[in-house]
Amino acid sequence: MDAITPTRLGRGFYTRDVLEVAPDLLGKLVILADSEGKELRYRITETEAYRGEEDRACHASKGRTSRTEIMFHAGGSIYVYLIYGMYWMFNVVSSEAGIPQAVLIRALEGYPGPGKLSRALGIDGSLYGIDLVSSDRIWIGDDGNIPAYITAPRIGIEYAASPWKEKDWRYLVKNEG
DNA sequence: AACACGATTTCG
DNA sequence: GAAATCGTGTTT
Repeated sequence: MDAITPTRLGRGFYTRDVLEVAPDLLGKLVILADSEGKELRYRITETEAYRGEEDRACHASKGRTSRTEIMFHAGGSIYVYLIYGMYWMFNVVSSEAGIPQAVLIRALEGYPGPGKLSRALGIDGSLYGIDLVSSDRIWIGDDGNIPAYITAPRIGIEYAASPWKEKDWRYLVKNEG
């Protein structure tokens, strides 16, 4: 069994609409080095789409601020923020510049839960704004895995108005999560 | 300067 | 069901 060398996702993958990027990230590999420099790979099994200023569940619906700034840039950068004072949420920016969108990585194979996966991988605020297309610290690879998936409403956004809180913009690999 | 709250997790 | 815990946006 030869191990397949993953190909790094390029700019074009990320600059599409978040409703295409979020499901397409399922099965892809988050690749980074651990504290000893060893390369680690984690397969994405669950994502959620946050789509523009009109999406009341998206942080960018509050407008352009120091926190949401990166979402207004072209896709491919990392958006991370601290929630409840203790958990870092790992997001991937999508779309063209000027259209704020991001994909929340909700689960990796073996690491269900956005807060738990960040803790396991050591993801924190220092990753804010890092470009996944050019960074040598963290990137996303494709090894040809294209899993079947299901959709569902997003979690933890009850505060958002309709129709946004009812959108089926959560994507889960079938038989996982 | 003070306040309210959250794209979660864990414990009781 | 409720606490933990703090950066960010909003109000004073």
